[in-house]
Amino acid sequence: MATRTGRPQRRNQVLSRERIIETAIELLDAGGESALTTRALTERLSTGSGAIYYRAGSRDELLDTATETVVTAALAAKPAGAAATPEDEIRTVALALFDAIAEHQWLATRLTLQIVRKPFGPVTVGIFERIGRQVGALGVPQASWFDAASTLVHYILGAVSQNARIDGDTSTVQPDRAEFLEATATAWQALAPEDYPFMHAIVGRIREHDDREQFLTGIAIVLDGLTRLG
Amino acid sequence: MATRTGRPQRRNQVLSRERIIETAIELLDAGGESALTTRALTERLSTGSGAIYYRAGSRDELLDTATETVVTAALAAKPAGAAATPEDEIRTVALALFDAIAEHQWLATRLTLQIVRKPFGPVTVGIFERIGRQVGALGVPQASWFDAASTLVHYILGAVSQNARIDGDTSTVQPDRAEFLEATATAWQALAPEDYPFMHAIVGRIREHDDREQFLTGIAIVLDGLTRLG
DNA sequence: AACCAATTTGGTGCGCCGCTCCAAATGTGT
DNA sequence: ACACATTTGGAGCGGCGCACCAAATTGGTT
Repeated sequence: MATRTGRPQRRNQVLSRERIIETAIELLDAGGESALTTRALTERLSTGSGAIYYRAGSRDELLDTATETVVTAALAAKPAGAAATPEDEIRTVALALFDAIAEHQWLATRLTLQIVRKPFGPVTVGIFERIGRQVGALGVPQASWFDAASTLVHYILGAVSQNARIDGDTSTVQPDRAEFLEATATAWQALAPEDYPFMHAIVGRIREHDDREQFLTGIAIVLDGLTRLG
Repeated sequence: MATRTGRPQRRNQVLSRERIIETAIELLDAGGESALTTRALTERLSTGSGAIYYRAGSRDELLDTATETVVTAALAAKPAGAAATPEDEIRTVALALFDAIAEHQWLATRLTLQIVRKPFGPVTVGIFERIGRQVGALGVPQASWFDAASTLVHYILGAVSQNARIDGDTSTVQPDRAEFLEATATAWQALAPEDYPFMHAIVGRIREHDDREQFLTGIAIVLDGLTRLG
C-alpha cells in the first residue's frame, strides 16, 4: 500500500497519442488535407477507429493538434548568432514559419482557420507572443505595440500562407519549381495587355525572383514602416 | 433557311448557372463551407444533382466560382471622392475585401486556397493587377514594383483573412462582438504572466481596439515602408 | 403540324466518409 | 485470484460527392 497514485495512468502504451499525431502529419504531408481519413489512419496504425477517437478526438481536433504541433516546433527556432537583434529574431521565426508551411502545405488553410476560430488557442497566442515581444526592442512605443504586432503577424502569416509551395530546401524539388515559374510567366504574358498593364510590366521579374528573398524584403519594408510609429 | 446559327444557344433557362452560384453563396454564408452540399442545393433549387453538375461542375469548382464572384465584386469598388490618390485606391479596395470576408467568412480559407493552387486564375491576377497598378503612382521605382505589390497583397490578404469575423456593419451583430472581445481579454489575462509578458502588456488594448482601424493603421505602416524603396 | 437531334433535366446508386456505440481485451489494486 | 477501470478493434449508421442515365424539353427543319 505504498502507492498513493491518484491515477493509475501509465500502461504499455502500444498506441500513443503522439504516434497518432505523427502519422496524421505524415498522411497530410503526403496527400493533403483530404488524405487524412479515419480509415487511412486505422490502416496505417493497424487499429480501429474507436482507439483513435479515444486518444485524439475528432478529425477536426486532430487537424488542430497537428497544426499546433508543427507551429510550436517552428516557433522554437532561435537565431544562430550570439547577439541577436530583434530584427534577427523576427526574421528567424518568420522564416521558420515559411519553411514549416513549405513542408506542410496543408497548414496554409488550417492556420488561418485556427486563428479565426480560436483566437486564444495556443497557436494564435504563441505566434503573437513570440513576435510581439520583439516590437518593444524595435523602439515602438508601448501604446502602439498591439498595432505593430498585429501588422507584423498579419503580414508574416499572409505571405507565408500565400507562398505554400514546395520549395523549402534545395534538395530534389527544384525542376517543378522552374516549370511552375515558367507556366506562370507564360500565363501572365497571355493576358490582354490593355486590361492587365501591371502584370505585363512585372512579368519579366517573376522568372528571376526568389520567394524567400522577396519575403525578407517584405519584412524589411514592414519593419521600416514600424520605426515611424510614434 | 435564313438562319446561320452555328449554335442554337439560348433557351428558357429555368435553372441558370448564376442562380446556382447565388444559392451556393447563400448556403455558404448561412452555414459555412460544410453547408454547401449537393443535396442541399438540389433541395433549394428543387432539381437534381445532374443538372447542377451540368451547369456548375464539381463542388470544388463551384466553391472556386463563388469565391471568384465575391472577389470580383469587391475589386470593383471605387473611391468616393473625385480626385483619388493611389493611397485612397489601395485603402478602398482593401476595405472592400475586408468587408467581403466579414460578410462571407468561408472566403478566408478559400481565398488562400485559390491563390496557392491557381496563381494565374482570375482571382489571383485580378487582385494583383488592381493593387499593383497603384504602386507606380506611389513613387516606387519600377525595379521594385513586383516586391512592393507582393508585400501589399500579402499584408492585405493576410490581415483580411485573419479578421474573418462577423462585424462588417453596425446592424445587429454588435453584442456578440463585445462578448467576443471580453472573452478574448479574459483568456489572455488568464495566461501565466511570466510566460506571456507581451500578451499581458497589450491586453488592455484589445477591448478598445477596432479591427477596421487597426487594419488601416497596418496599411499605413506598409505604405510608409514602401516609400523607402529605391 | 410533325419530326428529329441536341440539349438539359431529375434521380438512383456506388463507394467513401466521419463518427457512435459496444463487446472484448488488457491492464491495475487488493 | 478476483473485481474493476481503462483501452482497444470493429461493425454499422447516416450522409456525402459524384458518375451515370433514361426521360423530358427544346429549337430548327420540313
